[in-house]
Amino acid sequence: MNKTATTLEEAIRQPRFHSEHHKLTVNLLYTSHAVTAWQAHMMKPYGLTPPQYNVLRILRGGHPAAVSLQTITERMLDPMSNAGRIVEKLLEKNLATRRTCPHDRRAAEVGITPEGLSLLARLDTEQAAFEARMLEGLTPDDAACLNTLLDRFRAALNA
Amino acid sequence: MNKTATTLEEAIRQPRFHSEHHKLTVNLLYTSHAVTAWQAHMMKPYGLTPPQYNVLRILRGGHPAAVSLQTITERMLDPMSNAGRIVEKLLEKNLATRRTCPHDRRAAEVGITPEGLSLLARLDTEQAAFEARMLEGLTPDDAACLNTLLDRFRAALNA
DNA sequence: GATAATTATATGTAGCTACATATAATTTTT
DNA sequence: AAAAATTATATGTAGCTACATATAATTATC
Repeated sequence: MNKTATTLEEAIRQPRFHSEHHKLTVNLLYTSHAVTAWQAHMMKPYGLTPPQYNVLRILRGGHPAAVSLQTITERMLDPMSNAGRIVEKLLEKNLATRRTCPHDRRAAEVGITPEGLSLLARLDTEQAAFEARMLEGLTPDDAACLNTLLDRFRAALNA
Repeated sequence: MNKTATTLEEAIRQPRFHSEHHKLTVNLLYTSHAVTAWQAHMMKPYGLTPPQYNVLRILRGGHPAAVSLQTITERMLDPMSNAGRIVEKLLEKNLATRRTCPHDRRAAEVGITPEGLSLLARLDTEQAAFEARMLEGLTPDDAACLNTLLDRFRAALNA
């Protein structure tokens, strides 16, 4: 990673791309890696990984109701990741609770502990600081424009 | 993954985000996962993974000259990935060659085999088909706009 | 009510990322 | 030229993703 590089071409030392569309796929992957790396770095002092943070937020979203693994899977950013194994890590750290659902003994009911809630509260502060920094580089209109274009990009992907 | 979902809100069943900036970080990660999943699916019949494809393209970029592991690392999309281990996989499949550099015996010279070149040629066809489909969803101006905004997003990240 | 189909989760494996640490070759310093 | 610093790569580990397969509980069908 080159911290000072601004354009994609400089960052990965590729002088040109044969189309804006090609550059876009590369740019998207590269930028997303940068975001994940930043998140992981920010969360590390708290002992969380980005997928664990994501699941914890989903648990808080359902709180005080419990959330099944199936529902967690549906709401995760990466639907192929194994929610059960992520939840295990949260259990080890006492950030989540888990029990078999009494009405449907196939299902697991996963909840968030007070420790989980207070950890999230601290991470939210960091996340807000990040968004504030983003605000200086991108206006809300810019962000909205990016969001719309990304939605259309995914639509083209699935077409 | 919900194939029919178009907006991010539907896809991950989150009714709203507290800011466009927050939605943007989530959207970026979600969209990039979708691209990676698509790439992995497309390459699977050829026995390649996305990072292996990325390294193979870097090797072709240097061809006929050999490329050191260090240079590969610099040019990779994900600079933290272990170029040496990716190259090992390519060696096993006879897609790359490798020898110690005679002038600097610390360094490794990695090259691409004819098999690697012809495999890449086939994958390029698939990639082109993908870009053609993208062209119907996004105009070149849209793609250029996205590229510019992503560059500015990364700049804000590093600020 | 027994059989079949479906659903929710669990397990196992290969490959990747992030990161710490190690080793060996080269360059710099003295 | 010997010692120190740097450079290029290797190795080991924890956690994640993708995917195939397994198991157990529930629901549907007959």
